[in-house]
Amino acid sequence: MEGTMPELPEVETVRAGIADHSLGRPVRAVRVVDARSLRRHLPGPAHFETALTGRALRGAYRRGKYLWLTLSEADGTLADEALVVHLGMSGQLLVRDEPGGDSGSESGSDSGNESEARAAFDEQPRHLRVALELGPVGATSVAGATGGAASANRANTGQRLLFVDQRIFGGMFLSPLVPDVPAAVATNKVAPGEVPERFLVPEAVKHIARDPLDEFFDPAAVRRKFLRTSSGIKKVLLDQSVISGVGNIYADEALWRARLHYAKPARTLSAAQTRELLEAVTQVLRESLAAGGTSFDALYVNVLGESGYFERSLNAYGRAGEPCHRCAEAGRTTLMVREPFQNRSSYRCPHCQRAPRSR
DNA sequence: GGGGTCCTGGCT
DNA sequence: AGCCAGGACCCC
Repeated sequence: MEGTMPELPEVETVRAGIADHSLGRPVRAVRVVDARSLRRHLPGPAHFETALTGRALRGAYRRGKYLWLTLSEADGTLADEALVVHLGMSGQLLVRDEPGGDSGSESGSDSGNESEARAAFDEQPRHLRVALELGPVGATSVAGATGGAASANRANTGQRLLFVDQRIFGGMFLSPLVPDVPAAVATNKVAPGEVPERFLVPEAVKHIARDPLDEFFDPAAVRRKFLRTSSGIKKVLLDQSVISGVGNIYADEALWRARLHYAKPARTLSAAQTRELLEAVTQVLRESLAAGGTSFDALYVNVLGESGYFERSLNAYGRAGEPCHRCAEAGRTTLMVREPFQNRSSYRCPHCQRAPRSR
């Protein structure tokens, strides 16, 4: 099975990897291989190229499954727009270092290895859609670079940041940064003109709620939204403006853990049920981030965003016809069922997750 | 609450 | 040859 879906944990791994390896690097050139991946960049691919070229990667941020890179102008100031990346369901970001620099302790300048490294660097992966040619760290003045620069030993050579996407549900685009100061700190009066970079968000991402791993995640706000809707709980869990970072797989896992049926109206969840559900979501995401935690370092020359999927121990998703783990624990055999839901699949235990009483 | 659209390739 | 998955966003 090729191409696992990038979920929040994969996107976070990619974010951290770029933060470690690519910040501070100027964009020397942009190669648009397939303009469909820039569908959401309304000014068009040519504008995307020229707008990005000459700016440097500055900071790497994430909200839910959206990733964005802030940019430095040539004079080191923060650019007023950021590069937004969404991996969709088959996207990857691959980072490749240009060979030739002082590669750390490597002494033998074996020309065979050198040309192999060059070939690997030049190889064009299948489904490559956009390539960013990055220069060495600090090749132009990027005095304002924040958030950790690229690892020192590789920082002297160029690098390629490749956007690969088989199904083109993902994409890249530029979006203006707007302030989004969490309510919890808003009272500490952030000066209007001087909003810290971490409280800026691309306009296109502003409607996305903070995810459960975000330090400013607001469970009370989620609860309020639950109470205001008539939708079933799974639909609400998948609504990125209510709570972000939860896809079809983790929704089923969290609902299984919280013993809730996907069609139970969100507003009928008790406060305790809501708390348990949000705890389940948080746990699922956190465990997956830890388990899928193949480090960016191990992967970044090859494949990113493909970590750990098979390792994940799933209790619900994809387990139709298999015994419910919790029922088995209780000495009971209940077979998990698959049901169509919003043109896709829902998996649940018919015993633990009973249908809500119809009204 | 429902449905459609984007897209590819693996499956029947 | 046709179906279908999936995230985000669109419309009614």
